[in-house]
Amino acid sequence: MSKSSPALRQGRRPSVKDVAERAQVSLGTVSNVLNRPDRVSAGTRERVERAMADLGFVLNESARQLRMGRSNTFAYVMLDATNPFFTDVARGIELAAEKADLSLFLCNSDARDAREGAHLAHLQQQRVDGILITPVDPEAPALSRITAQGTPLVIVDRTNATGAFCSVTVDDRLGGRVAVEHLVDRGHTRVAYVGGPSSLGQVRERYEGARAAWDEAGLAESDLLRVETEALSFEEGRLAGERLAGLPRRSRPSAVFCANDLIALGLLQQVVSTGQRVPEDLAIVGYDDIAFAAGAAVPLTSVRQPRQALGAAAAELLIDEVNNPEHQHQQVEFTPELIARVSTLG
Amino acid sequence: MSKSSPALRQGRRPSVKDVAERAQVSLGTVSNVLNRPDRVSAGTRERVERAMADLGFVLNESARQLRMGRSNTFAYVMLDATNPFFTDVARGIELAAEKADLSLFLCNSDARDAREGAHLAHLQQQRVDGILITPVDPEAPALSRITAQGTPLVIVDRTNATGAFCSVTVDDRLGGRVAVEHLVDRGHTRVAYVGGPSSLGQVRERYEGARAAWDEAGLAESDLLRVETEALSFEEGRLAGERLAGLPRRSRPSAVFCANDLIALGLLQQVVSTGQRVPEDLAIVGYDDIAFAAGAAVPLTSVRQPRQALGAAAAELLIDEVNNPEHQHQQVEFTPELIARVSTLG
DNA sequence: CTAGACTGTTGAAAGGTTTCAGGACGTGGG
DNA sequence: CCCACGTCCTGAAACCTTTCAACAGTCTAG
Repeated sequence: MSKSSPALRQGRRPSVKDVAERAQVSLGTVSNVLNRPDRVSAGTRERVERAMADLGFVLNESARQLRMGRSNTFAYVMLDATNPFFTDVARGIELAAEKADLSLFLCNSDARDAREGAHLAHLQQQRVDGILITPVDPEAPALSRITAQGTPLVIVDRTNATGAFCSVTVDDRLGGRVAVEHLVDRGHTRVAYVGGPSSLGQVRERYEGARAAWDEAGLAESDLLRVETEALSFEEGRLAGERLAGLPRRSRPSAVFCANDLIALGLLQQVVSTGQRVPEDLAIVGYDDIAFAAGAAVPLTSVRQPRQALGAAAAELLIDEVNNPEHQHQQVEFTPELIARVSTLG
Repeated sequence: MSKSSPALRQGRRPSVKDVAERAQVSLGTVSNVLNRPDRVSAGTRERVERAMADLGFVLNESARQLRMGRSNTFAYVMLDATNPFFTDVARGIELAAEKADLSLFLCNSDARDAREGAHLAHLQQQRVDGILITPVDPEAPALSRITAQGTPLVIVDRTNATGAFCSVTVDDRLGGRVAVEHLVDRGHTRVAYVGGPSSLGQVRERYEGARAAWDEAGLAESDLLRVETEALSFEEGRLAGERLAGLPRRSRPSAVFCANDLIALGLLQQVVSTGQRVPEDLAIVGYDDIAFAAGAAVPLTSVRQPRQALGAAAAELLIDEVNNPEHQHQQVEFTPELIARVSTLG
């Protein structure tokens, strides 16, 4: 400690320079210890490492990024962090990112355009290497602007008609189809589709699949009702339940197919709490098969989506896009699967 | 376009320098447009803004941070992103951060030490202004190392005995107490506490509260059972249900108090699926009052924690710690509230 | 008409890292 | 004994932004 280090002012955090000074080596050597330790002799390396420890040195990632031009970080902008579907997708992304030694930041757009935009701008400024996003609107020009400015972006659980991005989806039309085929098989001839807003592609496509199956079964067009909700939430499901209960008895459906599990669970709760029996009075099919579906008031029949696989596949597409100069955009589509439980089987 | 800009090499992203060149002003002026637009004349400002738009300029946050020494970013390291309790807390943090014009990054430690450590190291290197964390172990020396190296840190939903950090918690002892008082009021004289691992402070404290209420009610010590689980998960709840079912009939409790809702829901499902009635055969109290508690097989009595308020309070403590030089560490404690539903009322 | 104030702009320095051309030194072969 | 080579290490340049002292020009008051 006889050699004082005047450069080490009070408030500042130690930098490589301070480490170099203390270890009596040059800046470059410290950097080598950090990045190519094999090129440094054992003794020197040890001295430098001790200096780092003594000083409590923490590498400044901003400076590194500035110099390197890349951050080894991905980000996933979730549509709704409180929806288990998306947290499972995030988990799949996270595991894939971890395997590739990438950090992952999670952001939540809360289904708000403004919030999504703010996150995207910030991530771009942070120079993340790539962005995964479940966008509020997959056709929004803001997305192509991101890639145009050099940040690769893959769309998760949605797709963009232009094919300008990689995307991973689950075949929603097929999901709607299997749900309704199941209900038709069980003998239902009057069914409601509950979901919204129909500005969401999935809400529309699940309906289209449902409609196709319905028509193919030769059932009356008007016997497949449509109940529009304002969001895909538990609360909206409850409200939808009340609306169904308000229908004249004979026009009431014997089964509902919900655009997601949250709606189904909300509706289920409303239905059960008013003393109706599921599935005797009303059969219910959900969508997503979140963990709570199996544990619900009545275990819920649901269309399962491979959530983690979806996330992992998205991450891998992004990794390819970042690293492989010959990358071609791909639209990967997974297949959903009906999990039949008590809510339709009785 | 007659004036070509040779500095604008192909692969590079435009920098302020390129913008300056194109707008025929100096670097400093571009920066002023960005940060103090009022000091720039309207004409110049417009020219610069047009140049930015033309070039697709995106500010390099790394460089800014390097220069400024701060990032205007907080991060929340969640213990388990798939647990709705934490996503609600995150939401509270997020709203508070948004109000203070701070960005928020979410990380998920997945209750793994190694993952938590990796996230913390990375965040420190990113020079986030502050970290919120629900740690795997609130006494881990890694946490004090973070603050020692200059990044303020507040502990969420846990507390550290040394008082070296700000923390926000909910009074778990009280929560355990009200849960058991409720069961005692309903006439139960043999109750099981289900939760674990007891290395978790909350699992212990909820038990202590339960125990205190039990003893004060003058009930036999041995009639408050303890069923230890390996985690606070749905699956563990189901397993606990099987263990209870395996007990000889007369030593079986008439009610259980679960350390969280996931356990309670898992247990509930197991119980219901084996044909027992809730609450007639077994009453159940959960903890957290997550959204699904109300919608469960039998609407679940649960101890509600003010989740968003918890997050918001944590964020505010951190904001104070970052901005206020006279900041004093505080341990804020919220009060839980029993929400009685069918699972105990019948 | 001038001193002073104000407005708008400039240019260089600083911030912490990585990279890279090259320097110092030691070793082995001719 | 010299050259070539290998091993370690050095020092400066570059990455992009913000800040700030200084400057030029314009306006105002005396």
